[in-house]
Amino acid sequence: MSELVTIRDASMTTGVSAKMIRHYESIGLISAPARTENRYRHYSQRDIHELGFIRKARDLGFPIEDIRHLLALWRDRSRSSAEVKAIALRHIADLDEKAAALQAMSATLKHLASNCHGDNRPDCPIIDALDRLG
Amino acid sequence: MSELVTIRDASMTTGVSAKMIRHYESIGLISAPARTENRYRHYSQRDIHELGFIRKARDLGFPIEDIRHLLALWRDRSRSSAEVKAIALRHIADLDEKAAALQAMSATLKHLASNCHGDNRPDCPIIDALDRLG
DNA sequence: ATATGGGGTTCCCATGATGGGAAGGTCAAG
DNA sequence: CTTGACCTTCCCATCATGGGAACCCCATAT
Repeated sequence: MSELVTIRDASMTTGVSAKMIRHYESIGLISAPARTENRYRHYSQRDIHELGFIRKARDLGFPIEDIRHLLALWRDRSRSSAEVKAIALRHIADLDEKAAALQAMSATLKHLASNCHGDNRPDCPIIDALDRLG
Repeated sequence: MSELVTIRDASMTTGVSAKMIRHYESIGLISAPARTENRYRHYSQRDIHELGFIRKARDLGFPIEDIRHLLALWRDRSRSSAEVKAIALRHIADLDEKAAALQAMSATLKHLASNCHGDNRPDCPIIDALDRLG
């Protein structure tokens, strides 16, 4: 009765590319789905749900290994929220650190660029900074 | 009189790893340095200066292809600062966009984490978000 | 029936910037 | 002559993702 959910269907409903679905299977992030006689993969509602979970975790920037852990906690009804929170907090710190690094670069460049007249003369504080400052 | 500057010396004075110096040469970002009879690379002061330039540009997050362009402008005494500025402004926009994306993730997660009691109970808004929200 | 098109499958290669490490050559000092 | 510290080239790994080849399967249009 329920139509076979192909990898394309799974991809479209979850927003995870077919390429990545196969990849997640190959690295053991998701378990291998059922196959038809033709060796075509088909996905259960549970599979789809799990792919949706992965998609949302990726959208929040979690690395695959974190997601592996989060999936295990998700499946474990006796999990402690403390463990989930710890993963999230570490990730938040990582995101903040990376964002701060990018912003520092941006701020430096903005300062240099604001002092660069940007005309056809060669003088340029940006080039000067790369040239001279250590 | 000037002692031979080996790749290690160049690495130590510029902060670019020997590995990366060879890599930059292999992709044509820097030109091949002189070699001793033993095929050991040795670097001129100009080479060192150029590696320092690359190092600073990398520290500001410029991708290699931008640096290739910046190096060309640097060497060109008749450059227009407008061209340098344009590269910098594009890069600033890129940095800002990436930083904003990371901050958005962080903000979402901070919100979820702040509502997560983080004890030994399983209930957790972080998991709920990954589970349910689309 | 058969051609066409659009799925599926596996496998290899590429990205960007960087590092690890193997296998082998060279050189100075003990 | 060995030891150790360099150098050389070459291959492989990271992280998440996509491109594309070569091939199989099936439904529909001619």
